[in-house]
Amino acid sequence: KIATHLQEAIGKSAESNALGLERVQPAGGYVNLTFKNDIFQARLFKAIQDDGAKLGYSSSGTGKRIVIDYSSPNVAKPMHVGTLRATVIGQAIRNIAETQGYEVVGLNHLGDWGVQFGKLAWAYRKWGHEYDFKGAPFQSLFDLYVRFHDEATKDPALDAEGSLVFKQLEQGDKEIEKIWKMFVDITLVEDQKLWDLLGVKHDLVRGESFYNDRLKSVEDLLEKRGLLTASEGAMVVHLGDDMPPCLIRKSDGASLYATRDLASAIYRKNELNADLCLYVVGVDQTLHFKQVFKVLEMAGFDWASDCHHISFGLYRFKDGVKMSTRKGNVIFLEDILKQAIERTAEVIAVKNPGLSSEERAKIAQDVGVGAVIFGDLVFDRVKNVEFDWDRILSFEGDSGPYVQYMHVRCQSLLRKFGRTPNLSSVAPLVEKDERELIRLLMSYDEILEASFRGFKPNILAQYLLEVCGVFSRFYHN
RNA sequence: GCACCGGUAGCUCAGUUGGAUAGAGUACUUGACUACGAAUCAAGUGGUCGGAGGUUCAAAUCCUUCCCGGUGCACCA
Repeated sequence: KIATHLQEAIGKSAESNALGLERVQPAGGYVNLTFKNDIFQARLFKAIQDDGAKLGYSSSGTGKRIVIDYSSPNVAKPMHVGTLRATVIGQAIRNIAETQGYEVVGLNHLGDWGVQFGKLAWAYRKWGHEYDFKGAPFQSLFDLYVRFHDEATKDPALDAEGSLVFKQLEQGDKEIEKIWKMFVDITLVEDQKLWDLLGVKHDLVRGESFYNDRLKSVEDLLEKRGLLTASEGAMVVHLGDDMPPCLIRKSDGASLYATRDLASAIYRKNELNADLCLYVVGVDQTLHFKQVFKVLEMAGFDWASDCHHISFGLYRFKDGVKMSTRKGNVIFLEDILKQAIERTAEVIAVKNPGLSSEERAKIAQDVGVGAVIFGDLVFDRVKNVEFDWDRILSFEGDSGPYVQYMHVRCQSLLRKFGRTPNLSSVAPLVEKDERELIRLLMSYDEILEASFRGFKPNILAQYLLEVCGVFSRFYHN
């Protein structure tokens, strides 16, 4: 029934675009859906489930499956340098895991639920017409977000209005839900631009709202296991002396961050069939994940030990100030990438003035973005990163452009050679540099494995720098 | 206060899970573009691996303790 319905929808191009669907294939008792992109999956899947169908995320792989969570920031908030780390490190671990035979599901645990969306919806209905939501939807959304917070500091009554609208949203008010969905879509379209630029790809968007109707069963389960206790009006799980209790339900009855993450973990295990769950989230969330994993363990899930918090250090300014969207001292990812590309274009204009403007733009993008990504991956992820334009945009020495430069040199050599090298007739290795280079190249598999084992992309990045250095010596001698 | 994470060259950082004389980049000093592309290479200066004990044939790495920095510690996510 669903397949027929979807196939009809796909026939009408307008509707097909809205669904993001490319193909519908009934297969026995199942229906295979192929999507053009991830954006609309979550919503459509939800609709299908409401229709009573069971949903599985499957593929043809035979290896073990890892679900990696590397999320974008909240709806209506622009990506900043901090979110750069989660996505870039997550994508790198994903790529490395795939070399180890794992099948990977990249998950975007989008922050799409909470009182702030009531506030935003309220602001949209009040001031929305003053903004250009058609021409610059995301900018308008963010401006609205900032404006609401400004006005709310002057008039605290607005916060109450926002909370009221959120309550209506929670109760299923269709009109507000429509506005909320629009916010989500606007944000995902905006985020997608930067993911494309960074080469970051998610398989599924599972926002916090996805778990709304699963929270009750989490509570029931904890209740059944006898873990839930009332404390100061709230419901908590006590975890022992070395950790504060984990809050499951607020005294006003609302659920919390941890409740959602519990539901999410169970979903990843049971429905996405994860053998390993990785959460690529900042180090400031360490206690939270320790608590969530502990609750899972106490609830009798032996797979709790397969859940890992892949923490990373935070960006901070030179004076040690932490970045914060609210305080406005934050640097947007878009600006960093833009600056990196611009600076690269300037370097190219000086070093290689003969290039056409298209070639220059292409190379500036590859090199500029590569520099930012490599700069983020080359150091141990647990360390804090001091934000410094000069460091991030430095293209000399141990950097992404250095690795790219050496790659280009190799390609150039092969091109000039003009033939496919005969790998079966290997000349004796006499030079010291030759032997060292070959030895190093032969340790590649070992390095990949070590990099995966510690979930440390920097092991691979450091190795690449070493290979480039040794190759360069060999190449010049 | 308690817990967790960091401290390695002037600066930014590696050090593959205990192994040989602790390594890169950057900065500074010098040299190499008429021969495979100088976003490069070569050479030099620069270290009591935060301090002190301990385990070991062997410690930047493990243990104890102290100092400094960061993060977190119940109804935000």
